[in-house]
Amino acid sequence: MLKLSKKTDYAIILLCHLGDVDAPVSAQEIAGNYQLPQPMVANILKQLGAAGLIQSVRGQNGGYILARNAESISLSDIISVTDNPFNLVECAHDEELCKVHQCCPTRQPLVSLHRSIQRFMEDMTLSTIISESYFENPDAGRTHHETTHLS
Amino acid sequence: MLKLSKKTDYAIILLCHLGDVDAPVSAQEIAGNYQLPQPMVANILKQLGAAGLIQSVRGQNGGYILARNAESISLSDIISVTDNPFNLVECAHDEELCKVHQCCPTRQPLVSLHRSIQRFMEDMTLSTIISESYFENPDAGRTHHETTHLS
DNA sequence: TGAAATAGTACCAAAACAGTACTATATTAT
DNA sequence: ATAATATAGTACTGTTTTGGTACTATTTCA
Repeated sequence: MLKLSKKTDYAIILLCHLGDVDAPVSAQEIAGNYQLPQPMVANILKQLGAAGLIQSVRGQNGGYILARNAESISLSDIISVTDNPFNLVECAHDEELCKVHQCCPTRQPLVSLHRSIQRFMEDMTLSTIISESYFENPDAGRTHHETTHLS
Repeated sequence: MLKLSKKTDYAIILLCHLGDVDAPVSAQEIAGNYQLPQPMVANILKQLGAAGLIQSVRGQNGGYILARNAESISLSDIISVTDNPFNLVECAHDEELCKVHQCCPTRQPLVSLHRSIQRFMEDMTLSTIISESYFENPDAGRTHHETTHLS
């Protein structure tokens, strides 16, 4: 349906939080802070850890910290972990077909779209996300639904 | 999973075909031509017809033709029919949350991505798609998997 | 009047998604 | 030591979406 999964959505939130704190933060802490389901958060953090984006600190007072600095983590990196590597059109659908018939006309233009999205996601780093979110939301207590609404 | 549905993928193929022919083309004809499941194709054409992108000609020798010229049909139009209107992040996920807590940090940057994709899809018209596909594939009989690969 | 086409739905199986649960292990505070 | 609090790893499940089919009705042409 051409939308991000909740997992990815959550992952970005989690990483933004980690990018903002120095000490290790636990799954429980984050889940509580953002009202997200704790087991879900824990699982995503495990995945992000396994993928090397964050580092775990086990034991009491443990938690997670960013494994690299926020500049070097891109949206593309995140999505690769939580949503599989991005593929707008799995050209699988005509790998077979192409051999038999004329190539389907979608390929070239959709590849363009794919690349443009891909580039955007690579350029969009965690630090960018964090700073933009701060810009939009300097006051944590206020709501601002009016400002930005999707289609 | 951030990828186009088969329905959309098919729809683009169908429309490209219609954009290339003047006489009405039947569902069966297209399905046969591209080796796509006939009932699927028929259903998509019905949807595209109901949405006003194509016009139907009933009866024997009937079929479909474009309802508008290919310049005025955008990728965004197509996706709206076959994939619902595009929404990268259904900000539903935090409509509630935002009221209670600090706004989640994902909103602003993801809205940027959303808009950039949206614009791309609006600018990408059917005629562009057709001409680009011709550029890549002047000879219908040849394969060229080597040229463009995703991811 | 029969063949070939669309119109409009309703239906179904398989896959993906969102979320939960459980067992094992590590670390720290007491 | 040991209890408490973490992560590690993985398996499971209910719901939704997707991909695809089927059926009945209607229109048009030969």
